[in-house]
Amino acid sequence: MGKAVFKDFLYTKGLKLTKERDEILNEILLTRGHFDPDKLYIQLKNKGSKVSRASVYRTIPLLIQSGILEQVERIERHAHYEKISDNHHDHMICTKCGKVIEFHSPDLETLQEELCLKEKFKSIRHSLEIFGYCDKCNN
Amino acid sequence: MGKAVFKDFLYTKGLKLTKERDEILNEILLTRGHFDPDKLYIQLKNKGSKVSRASVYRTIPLLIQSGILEQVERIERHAHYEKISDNHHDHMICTKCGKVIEFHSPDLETLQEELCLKEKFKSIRHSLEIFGYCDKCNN
DNA sequence: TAGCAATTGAGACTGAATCGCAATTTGACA
DNA sequence: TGTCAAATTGCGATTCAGTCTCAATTGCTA
Repeated sequence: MGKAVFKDFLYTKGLKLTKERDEILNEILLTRGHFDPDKLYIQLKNKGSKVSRASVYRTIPLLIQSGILEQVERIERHAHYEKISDNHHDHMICTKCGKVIEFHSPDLETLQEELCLKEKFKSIRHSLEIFGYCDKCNN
Repeated sequence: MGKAVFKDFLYTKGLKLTKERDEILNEILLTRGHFDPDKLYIQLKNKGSKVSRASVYRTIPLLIQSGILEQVERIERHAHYEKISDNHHDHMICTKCGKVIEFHSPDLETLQEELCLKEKFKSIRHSLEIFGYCDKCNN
């Protein structure tokens, strides 16, 4: 389970397993579903932990690197905008060179609508980003 | 084109078409592709405009409401995390109450893979977020 | 158990975005 | 065309999430 993985990760990177990191991981293992760093910090505080906000923020990237956490939705900060046109599209983003491929698939849109219907969800807009490697970078 | 739409929108809302709003819209109509509010503000400054940053930030929501702009992807500033599990899922996010519905569709995944293949894109992970209203909030 | 690199907490700092408010501008109406 | 309330502006202060600095502390290896 998570703890051994993290310990291994730290070891191979020459990093240390401090009690702060341990507390943070424990708390994360206890929580179910999404969380954000600040809430996590408050939770720890309330339980009497002495870990600092900085440590929480510093530990999260390590947990991601070690494969225990993943990043989910992003908060709407530092927004980008675009003029509305009739060509909605989604994005494939190369994590190596940053290339952005715009694509559009009516089938995909239809399928999404069906899924929303099933969940009784009234969809307004969506954002699909596929991360990976573009043709050039994938070799 | 955009200007008339915006004027109409302002009129029906009892809002005023100020020269600042006009300048901002003009600049947006000139720019191609994505932009962010701060860059837009700098652009205007450089052209000798006197509009304030606040006005730029205040005008953008109006342009969105009037259907001229849309918000596109957000830059990597993550606020939410999740433990990695073997059940990948996507999200429907209610923009009213914040509820998050997790869902998974193998068809969707397959379709995405096909699209990537077509673009010669090696997909690693993806993030699909559908924004709208949940059952409760949609009435 | 000594030594030193890694880590910590506190608080200053950052950058995007928002807010409060006095001064200014708009536009409907006379 | 002038008046005037309501809307809007710019400024600077503020918020908010997240990052950084640095002296003090701690984990780990020998």
